[in-house]
Amino acid sequence: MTTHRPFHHGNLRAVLLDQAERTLREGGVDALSLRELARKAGVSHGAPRSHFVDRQALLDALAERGFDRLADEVEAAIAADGADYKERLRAIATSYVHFAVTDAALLDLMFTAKNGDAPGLRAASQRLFAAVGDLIDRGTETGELEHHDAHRLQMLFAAIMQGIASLVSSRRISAQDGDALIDDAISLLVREQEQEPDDIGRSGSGERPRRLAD
Amino acid sequence: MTTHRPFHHGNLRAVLLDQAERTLREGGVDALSLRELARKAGVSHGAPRSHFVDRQALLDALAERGFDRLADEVEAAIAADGADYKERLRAIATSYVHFAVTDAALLDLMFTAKNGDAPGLRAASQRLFAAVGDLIDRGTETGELEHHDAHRLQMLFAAIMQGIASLVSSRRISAQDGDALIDDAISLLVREQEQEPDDIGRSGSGERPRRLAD
DNA sequence: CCTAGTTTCTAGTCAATGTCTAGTTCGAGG
DNA sequence: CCTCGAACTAGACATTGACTAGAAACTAGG
Repeated sequence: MTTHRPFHHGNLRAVLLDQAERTLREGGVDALSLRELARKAGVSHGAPRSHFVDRQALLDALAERGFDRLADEVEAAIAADGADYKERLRAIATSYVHFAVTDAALLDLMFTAKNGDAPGLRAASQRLFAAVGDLIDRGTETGELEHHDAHRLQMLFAAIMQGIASLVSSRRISAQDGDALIDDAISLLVREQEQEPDDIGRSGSGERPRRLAD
Repeated sequence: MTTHRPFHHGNLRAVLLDQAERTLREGGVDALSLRELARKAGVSHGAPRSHFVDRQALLDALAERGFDRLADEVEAAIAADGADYKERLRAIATSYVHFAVTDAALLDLMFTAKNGDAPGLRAASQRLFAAVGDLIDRGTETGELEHHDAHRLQMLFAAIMQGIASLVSSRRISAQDGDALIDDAISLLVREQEQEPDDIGRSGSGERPRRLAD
């Protein structure tokens, strides 16, 4: 067995991040300590510094990872076929809120006021919002969504998800209330399709939305 | 001048909180240190402990204060007369987002995952949501809002505000985008009143909502 | 007025942490 | 083989949160 500690860990950065994610989930941000992580990884207390200049750099990396993971889930939910548009929206929102429940502290980290400086973090978050935005765009193009302004609709949807996630994450409302709110929000946004079949094909041109204010 | 330090500060708790709020606004949560606050207040490093058992207790107190202040603003916006319902909603949402911009770190503190335990904090936050809820209720009663479920509409509105505030606070979207989103959201929620005058009086009974999906 | 009790504050101490520096080990490329 | 840089060790330092014992000041009851 090569159980002897090699000088070079070789995998330290990933190990630290994995452990940090677990600690974050169990004990919150305050439970995160570079030295403690080093101890658990079996390296000296200064070792993490080779991979994270700062404690903040670790937190940024965790947030970036969070965005990546969430973006993955959202993209998967979008790609899932065999589901109608409304179901797909609900799938996104649900995975979003689920993420907020199981990784509340991480979500806090992702949307805390003090970051936004790290370049990688911005990129990762933009990937998430781009994915959401694409689905919204697809909806406006097929006429399933009202569109006064596609970009603003993207932001509105993102804001609603983030809001529900935030309230659930801070335990201001329960998880099932969160689910109910998702349904309400989607019902509010998605044009009801009790219209005649040919009415669907008719949309897509730049007509005036039907039920949204101006 | 009674400039001599009395042994008893007499006002320490309030002074600490004020200074903490300022520090929070300028440097974020990480800049908050009990010892530093004590120094600035001219007391010994152990003095704050008489008023806050914990650093977390200070953060909780700050969050509670934040909820109180925000609730005050919201209640004021509601009480303002001479404004129609839609304007009043917009006033609330705007003060909410404004709060998120000027006190981003404080908002984080208010909606972080790890609190919710402190009793005073819960009470203060419930005061805020009660205020918002009242206005929503008023809207459903006069028929200006669709109402499948008043309580869920309250939560939905709260979630939307919180979501916009969160995105603005984390600088994911700009402040003017936030304003635009407020308008969009309100337009989405408020029933357009291009209906005939007598149509307004007709609402209020338990009729089926018109444009919301069941 | 005086005195006992309680709150507020002081001062000293301790372990833990983030950060810095100098030096060591390892691996890859010339 | 040699050199150079990245990864890691080990020691140090200042700062912080938390705990303790005790002094100072306010409060209330006699």
